[in-house]
Amino acid sequence: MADKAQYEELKSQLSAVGSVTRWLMRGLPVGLSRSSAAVLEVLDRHGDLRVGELTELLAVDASAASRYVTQAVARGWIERSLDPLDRRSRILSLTPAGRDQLDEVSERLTHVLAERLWDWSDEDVTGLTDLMARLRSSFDDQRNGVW
Amino acid sequence: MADKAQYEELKSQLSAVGSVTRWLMRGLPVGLSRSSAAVLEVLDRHGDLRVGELTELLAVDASAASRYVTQAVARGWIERSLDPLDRRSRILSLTPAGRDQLDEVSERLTHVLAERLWDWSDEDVTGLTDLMARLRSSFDDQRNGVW
DNA sequence: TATTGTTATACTCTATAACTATA
DNA sequence: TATAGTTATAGAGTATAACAATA
Repeated sequence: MADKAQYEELKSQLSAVGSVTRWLMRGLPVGLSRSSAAVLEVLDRHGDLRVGELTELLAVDASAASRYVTQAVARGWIERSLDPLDRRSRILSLTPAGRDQLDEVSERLTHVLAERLWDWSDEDVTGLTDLMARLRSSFDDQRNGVW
Repeated sequence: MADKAQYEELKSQLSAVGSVTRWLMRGLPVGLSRSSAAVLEVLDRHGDLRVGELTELLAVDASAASRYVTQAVARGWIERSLDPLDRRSRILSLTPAGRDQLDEVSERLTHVLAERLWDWSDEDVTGLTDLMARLRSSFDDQRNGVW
């Protein structure tokens, strides 16, 4: 287990990553908001989802997730259909238009990442990716309540 | 150099880290906004700064940085004095009250990180921290313009 | 003229609370 | 009663553009 100074440093670098993300998001095509991009990406990654699952995955309030969904539906990027098993629930799925939009953004983002990280080794890219995934999963359980 | 699929995965995990950060920030003490917390942290880390430097470090628009500063000054957490060398410029520095506030938040954040990452090895915590720092620095140069 | 910083404005993001419909 | 989701509202975050002061 690491010591306090290491956690301080980790916390600080989490902010730094936020700066990178913020910068990346500035390049989204006009008309595509950050939230819609996030919804499309999560749906692509996890397949069809209920609103509650999307809420969990985005780690936002349910009301926020609901509004993101409404926006993405209005743009024609996702479809919101009734869940036959539980009529309170909705099933969200990517439309072809949504997939096109996502593909375009992915293409651009991947390109800029490749450009910026040209001097990174394979191992470092993978290492960072894996550790970030593990970080997320360390926060996945019992994430509710005040800390 | 990594291949496209690896960058896609990296991009996806950047979002996941955003979820973690969002969750962490929800625990800030009432009255302390995310932006103020960021300003205090950067000032602590880098020492006295000019507004332009803060803007760079936070990777936000200058107008946003200016407003964050105004808020933190209003709370008594930072001081905004004139730069004797260039009277257009301002020097920002932490006040004792600002340092107290930061210490309290750091304490809490460090604690929750330690709790969540109890099963991480020293090496993994350090590895993630270093790679995130390197990611940030890979975006530091020529960060302007559209990508 | 260019640079540093601020203000005005508009839009997006986020959480809380109140609500509807279904279980 | 509890749960899934939506809507209303208010506050925080962000970018663009116009501006003032200084270099």
